[in-house]
Amino acid sequence: MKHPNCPQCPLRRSAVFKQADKAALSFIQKMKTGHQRIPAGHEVIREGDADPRVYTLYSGWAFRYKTLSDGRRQILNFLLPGDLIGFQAQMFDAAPHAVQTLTEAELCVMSRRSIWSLFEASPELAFDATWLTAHEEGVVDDNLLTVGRRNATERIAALLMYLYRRARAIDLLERDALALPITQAHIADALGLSLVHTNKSLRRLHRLNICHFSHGRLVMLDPRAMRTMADYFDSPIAQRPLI
Amino acid sequence: MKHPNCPQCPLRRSAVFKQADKAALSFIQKMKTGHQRIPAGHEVIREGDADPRVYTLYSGWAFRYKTLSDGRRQILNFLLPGDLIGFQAQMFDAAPHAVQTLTEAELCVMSRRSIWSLFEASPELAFDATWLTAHEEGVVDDNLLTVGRRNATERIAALLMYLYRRARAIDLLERDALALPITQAHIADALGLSLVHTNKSLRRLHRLNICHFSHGRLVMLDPRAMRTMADYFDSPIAQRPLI
DNA sequence: CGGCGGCTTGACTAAATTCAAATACCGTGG
DNA sequence: CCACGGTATTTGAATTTAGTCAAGCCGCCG
Repeated sequence: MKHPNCPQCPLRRSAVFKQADKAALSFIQKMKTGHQRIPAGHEVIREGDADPRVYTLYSGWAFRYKTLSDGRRQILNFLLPGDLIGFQAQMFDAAPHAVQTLTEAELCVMSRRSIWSLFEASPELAFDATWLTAHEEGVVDDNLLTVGRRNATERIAALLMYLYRRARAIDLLERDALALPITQAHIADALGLSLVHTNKSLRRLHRLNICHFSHGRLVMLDPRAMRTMADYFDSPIAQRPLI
Repeated sequence: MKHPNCPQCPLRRSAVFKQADKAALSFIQKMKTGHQRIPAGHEVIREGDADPRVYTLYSGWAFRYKTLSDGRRQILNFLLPGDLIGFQAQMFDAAPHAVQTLTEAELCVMSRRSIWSLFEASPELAFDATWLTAHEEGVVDDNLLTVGRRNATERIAALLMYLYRRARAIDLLERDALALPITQAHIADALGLSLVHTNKSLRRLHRLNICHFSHGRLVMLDPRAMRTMADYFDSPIAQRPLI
């Protein structure tokens, strides 16, 4: 597939992404070796993969997850356009988690050695990559707080709030609704809940006119109640680097 | 307090830590601006602290945590000698989590701008710092899997197994026992359980002759059963950088 | 000795899971 | 257009797990 033109990348038009200077852009361009289209529901990285590639999600949704040997699955985080995929994995012997697409997705593929060259050639970009790693860690910290200390309804409110804000930041809203390409099973697996209980809690949020999610559409009916319910702190979404 | 001598640091004698070359060592030495001793049970970093410092834990135990506004606390991870403290926080506006000591602890204090200088001056050390960040993220991923998808006994087994292995890696065992400076309340807060239920599960593990933890002493009675119970994967502990 | 923090236990309650079954939605092929 | 099959959602009931409340105990320190 044709190489994308990084300096012209439409993602960069979004205000969430930090401006990159000429040098950085040309370096990023050099790191990219291809562009890949993956259908919905496919694995981008398998748990345990040796030497997996590094990608940037260009379009579509995906998620990171881990499984226990008896099949129980825990979703660690959801991935949206602009997210780096497989960067942590590249630093170790094998991928510590799997990544699967939720929708058809386009990926920018990085050359295998680009990680190291990043550190050698560009302190700024190395810093950016580290920033993204630290940021991802922060998100998982938040999720751990959610799963460990919030009850079912609070968990759902916190997760939906988070996804809503992330999607809004990259202009993925249509009016007041959001097309969330996930099922209730994904919500359950992200929050450490059973599918049935997830459904019941979701219905409760709907009954209370707080939010409505079904068939992949999320509508925030009462954002304020949502925030209260989730004990959600509005850390202003920082500008993030795009590599 | 007297500056420590990094090249002679006794921590570096442990086989878990990667060899650092002369240049790296001297740079690390330059970054260190002091050495600090903190009593047990004190906060090193408070949630929300603006511009917190970066430290390396030199001796003692600590833990990272977050709280909800009504006081519910979630421990994110435990910190042992060699761990970086506050590195992620330094990259953002404010510390996203707090850090508290479990024992008296000694900290190597880094100069405030050292993070950035690291990236500028030494690709190797920058890579190491990123590696540590990515590694920490991996641990939180594991914890999220534990809290989200394991039941109470499995959670406890997984946590104790993890702490045991970490402590062993830096030669903190005394015979087959480990001095774990935590209370059952810490275990509960790390695993998203109530104190009472934690106690009951711990007693069950003891009754089954799998492990025994009380008064800060952990004895592994049946490591194999422990592993099975926790569905624990023995990823060989990699050599890690020490900054 | 008294007090305090941490551990232990039992009884009760609440939350979440499991099981089971019905219903709605969506794309395919007749 | 409708029937069909598969996936996703919804609901109720029974069960299990974990949380809450309350009290007693243990060990240590002043």
